[in-house]
Parts: sequence; structure tokens; C-alpha cells
Amino acid sequence: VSRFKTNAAPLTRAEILDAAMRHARSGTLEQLSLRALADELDVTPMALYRHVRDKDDILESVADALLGEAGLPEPDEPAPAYLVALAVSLRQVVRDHPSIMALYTRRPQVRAMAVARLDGARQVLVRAGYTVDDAQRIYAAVHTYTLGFCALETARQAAGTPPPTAGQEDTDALIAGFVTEEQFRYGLGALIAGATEGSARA
Amino acid sequence: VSRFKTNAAPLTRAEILDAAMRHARSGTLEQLSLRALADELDVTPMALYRHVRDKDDILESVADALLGEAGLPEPDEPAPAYLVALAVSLRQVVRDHPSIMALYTRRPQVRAMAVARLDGARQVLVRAGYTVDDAQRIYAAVHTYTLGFCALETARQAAGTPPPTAGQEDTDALIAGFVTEEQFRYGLGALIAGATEGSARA
DNA sequence: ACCTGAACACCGTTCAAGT
DNA sequence: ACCTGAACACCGTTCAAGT
Repeated sequence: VSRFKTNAAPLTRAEILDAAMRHARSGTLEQLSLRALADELDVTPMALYRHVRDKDDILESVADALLGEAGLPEPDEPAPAYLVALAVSLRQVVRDHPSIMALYTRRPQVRAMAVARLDGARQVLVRAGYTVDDAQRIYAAVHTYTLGFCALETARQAAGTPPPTAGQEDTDALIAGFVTEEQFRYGLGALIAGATEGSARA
Repeated sequence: VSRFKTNAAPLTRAEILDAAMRHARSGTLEQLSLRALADELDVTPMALYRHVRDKDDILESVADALLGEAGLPEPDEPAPAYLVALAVSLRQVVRDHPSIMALYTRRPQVRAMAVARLDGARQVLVRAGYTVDDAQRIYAAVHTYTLGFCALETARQAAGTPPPTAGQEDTDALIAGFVTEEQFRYGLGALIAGATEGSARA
């Protein structure tokens, strides 16, 4: 079961990322190890290192590919709706693949789709009359908020339906209110309203 | 060097947390392992488990203690300033101790100081005329945004002064703009403005 | 009651060597 | 050029046993 000994085609980066994407799609990205991934590809763990920098390199590629599949909002959407759509898709990706959250706390994400999202928001906002600087500020704020929500949601998922500590049930219920769909929309709406009204338009 | 054999006083939870806090204060919380902590306390790693649930239990206690040291804002502050002060102190704690960030993505934080911060915000907002529900929504939104900023800042710190990949420098500079003091204040201000203006007051 | 000793079940990654 | 084999340097945590 070694492709080295059987003279099979050499390993490629695409092959590695495809295998990782299959894990993402089957919901097993969380427990993915390099050793298991290498096994699936009939290769030694160390063979991967010729094609990827490290494990996060793989995970970041997967994350950006998932964001790519989610796509960008229609560019003729009104700016607020465009921003909301971006937030919703990021939240969805992280919600479906919680291990992606840690990536955002480990290294700045600057892959293709991350940049395309910023660019898209910038264009829509500039067209709506904001300066480039304001557009970036607004997008950054929305992205920041969304990431915070993802962090809280990831934490709540990880806790599962928790055995609430006695005398802690109400506190827990209170904090649970932080990660409802309604609260996500509320904070997002407040932020976008505050940002778009506060900035000077051209 | 075993307190079991020398008949020393039995280990206590407070002792464990004190030792962990010393690590926090000396800036070595990041690389703390249970094995090292046990060594310092002249005890086997497993002796800790009589007094703490697991490693996160220790880390969460430290995080809440640090938040406690930061204290609460003066209760007679205007509501917006109160919320800003809460955000600033959380950011400061996470900035100084990046390993705390991961805690917020792993489990909902419901320790004493986390609850006290919510309570404080609620009181100030209710006194300013908001309903209890609105107060909670507003605080949750501010907390969410702050956590998102902490995530981005932690990522940027971890990257260090990064060797910017060729042809990626401008993208990197752009993303760096997401985690400036100015941007932190901007997003926070926009959110608080949007939230406090948007909610119906009593 | 409190702690030890040894093992379990792994990790990601380095290095030098093989073909 | 591409991959292997073995080791490095650890982790947190379980379990049964010791005093």
C-alpha cells in the first residue's frame, strides 16, 4: 500500500487538498490527522511535507475552498444586504466545520476567497458612495463581529447540550441567548447601521 | 521532591491556581503544561486531577481571575463608556495572554467575573432606560464584537512580524489594518451607536 | 483521602537515509 | 525528485495500585 513501491503517479498538492475536502464534506474535518490523511493517500506522513507547509496550510486551503463554494453575494445587492450575506456565509462555513474557527485565531487569513470577500465589499460600498478607507473600515468591523459570533457559537457547539451545573442553569440560559440567530442578526444590523450612518459619504 | 513522601501539607486547588497565575503574570501561560505545573508543586501530574476537572478548568479560572484584576468600570459611567471600558479590558487580558482566546472558542465562559461583567452592563443600561432584554442584546453584541477583535489580534500576534510572502505584502498590510487600535474603537463605536440608537427606550 | 507509576493513545515535525 | 523509517519531543488523561 505504498505508491512509492508500486511506482504509482507521484503525490500532488491537489490530491492532498481533495482528500482533505472529502473529509470536510463528510463532516470529519475535525478529527483529521496528517497520519490518517497520509494513509488514505497510500503514503507516509512525511511525504505530505513536500507539497504543503504544515497542517494549517491544508486546513486554510480547505477553509478558503469552502468559502469559495459559498460564493459571493450578487454585486448589485444594496451594501447592507451584501455585508449581511458575507457574514451569513462565513458563519455557515464555520458552523459546519468548527475546527476552522481556530485557524482564524492562529494566523491572519489571506487566501484568495478571503481577499475576494474584502474586494467585493469594498466595491459595493464604494459604489454606494463611501471612500475606500471607510469601505475597508466597515468591512473589517463586520468581519470582526462575525468572527466573534463564530467563536461563541463554536464554544456552544463544543459544549453540546451541556449537563448544566446546578444553580448555573439560568446563567447558562442567559449566555445561550448570545448565540441565537436573532442575536446574530441584531448585532449585525446594529453594527452595519452604526457604521454606514456614522461614516461620511462622498 | 514528592510532598507525598515528605508528609507535606496536601495539595489544594488554590495552590494550583496560584501557581498557574504566577505563570500568567510572568507571561508563560502559553507554554504551560500540566506536567510542568505538577513538577513545580512537587507532585505527580495526576495529583492535580483531584482538584481540577481538566486543563481548561485551570485556564478558565486564570482567565476569570485576570478579568477580575482588571475590575469593572465605575457604575456611574455613561452606558456607552461603560461598554467601551468592558471591551477594552477584555481585549487587554486576551492580548496579554493569547492562549485565553482558545478558551472562548471551546466552551461558553460562565465564571464569576464573566457574569459580573454582564450584570454590570445590564444595570448601567437599564438605568439608562433600556429594557432588560435590550440591555442583554446590547451587551452580547459588544462582547461578540470584542471577541472577534481578540481573535484577529491573536492571529496577528502569532504570525509575529511575518516574513511577508512575495506579492502578498499589500494584502497583508490591508488585513493588518483590521487590528489597529483605531479600527477597534471604530467598530466598537459604530456598534454601540447602532445598538443604543436602534433599541426602543423606556 | 490523597497521591503515585505506568501506560494509553496519540500528536506534528525533524532528520538522515534510501531508491 | 520523491518518498521512507525511525526517532524526537512531547501532550492530556485513564486506570489500578500504593500508603
